[in-house]
Amino acid sequence: MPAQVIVTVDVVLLTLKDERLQVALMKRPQDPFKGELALPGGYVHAEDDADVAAAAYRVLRDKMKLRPPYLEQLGSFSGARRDPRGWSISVCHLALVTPDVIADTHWFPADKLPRLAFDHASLVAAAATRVRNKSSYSALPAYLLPETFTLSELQTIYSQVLGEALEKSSFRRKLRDLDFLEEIPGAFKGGKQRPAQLYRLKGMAVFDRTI
Amino acid sequence: MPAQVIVTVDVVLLTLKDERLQVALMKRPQDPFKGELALPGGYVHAEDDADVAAAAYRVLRDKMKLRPPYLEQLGSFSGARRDPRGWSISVCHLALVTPDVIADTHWFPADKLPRLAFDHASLVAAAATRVRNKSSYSALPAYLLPETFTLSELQTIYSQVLGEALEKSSFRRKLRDLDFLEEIPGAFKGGKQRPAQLYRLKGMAVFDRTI
DNA sequence: AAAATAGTGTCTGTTAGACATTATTAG
DNA sequence: CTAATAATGTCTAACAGACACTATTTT
Repeated sequence: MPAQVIVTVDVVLLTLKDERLQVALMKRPQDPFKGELALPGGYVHAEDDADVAAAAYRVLRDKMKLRPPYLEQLGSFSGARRDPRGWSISVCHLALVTPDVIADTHWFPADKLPRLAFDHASLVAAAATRVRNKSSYSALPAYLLPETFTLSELQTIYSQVLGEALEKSSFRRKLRDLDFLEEIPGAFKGGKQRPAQLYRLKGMAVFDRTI
Repeated sequence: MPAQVIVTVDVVLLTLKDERLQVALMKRPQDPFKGELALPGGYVHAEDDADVAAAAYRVLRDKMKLRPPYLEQLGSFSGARRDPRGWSISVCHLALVTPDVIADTHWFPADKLPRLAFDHASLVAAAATRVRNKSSYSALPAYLLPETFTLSELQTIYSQVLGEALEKSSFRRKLRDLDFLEEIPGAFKGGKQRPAQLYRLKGMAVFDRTI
């Protein structure tokens, strides 16, 4: 039998707030790193969790009181030195939510992090990179919006995630080609001017190029 | 303290043989699944392994007597039912080698697998998908060739991995744009006709779109 | 009508694929 | 010379970015 390994999950919960990607961080209530900022995470519970994704959902439910519309596995971070308690492996997950989910969540800009516990700064960096890459060929950013949205809102989100201006015409052409949106018949969002058609995501809108 | 979790690594070791992706499989010498075919893998050794990638390299060294020129983490597969010994997590890795590494390795077509132990069929499928996706925008297939190769050889490998014919002119244009090859001055591979310039991979030739 | 935003159309420079041509070796 | 493969050049159809234009609402 091999020596004991600590098995945890961590979640990089991201949203778009003030035009930038922001990550949910919590003050650790106990050692190690008591009082420091860290990702929501915890031990895998072999008795309760069907798999590591289920453990990630449980952590978010217990610690953040939410169930994100999008969650995927990012990868595993492991080694002897990342946790003072011993050799550990953290299966890191990436989750996306709208910024209004719970008012009392503490959000921090993913690109200007404070000092974090463990190797959590690396996990956030990896997650932000993944979101940006995947956004260029998928519907991922739509999960940063409510279930229904206008094309203009979606374009704003995309350009904020990608950090570049997008051309309206070619953006819409691309959306039409990729074909992961469906029009909601008769539903419009009336601004102060001409109301805009509302859309929602079709069934499987995020293909995985990785697994 | 949480209940015990079994922590292992598995490696999907792939090569290109007979014009198709093939995976290295071994007969399991002991229970569970004694005698059945499985991926090379094993427990993580907290005492020896710096991280899970190191564990994967160790497994390949011990069980296959090789060190692959390419290895990356694919993802973690977990749950209560995938291993009869209990709740387990396997951090799956993907490795590429030339087909001639060791003669006594048993290769099986990745798309026409025999019955495999555990959930290893899923891991092989995930790895094959990843290789094919990543090949469309990276130098990955070059690791299926020796260190030096001609552009024609590389094109053959790419078209076999991607499963489609490739146009010579645009293939070479793409290689020039992506800029991950370097010409080896004065080195040629003389076929029966005009000899071809030899190339090798530049420094970092595989960018990761995922992590 | 003016203002503002939604949505569509058109033009053009770039590029990927198809194909042709030239280059260099062996026999 | 011919055969065979390497390497480069050219032509064209498709596409993405830039921009203009039309459409629909509020005031």
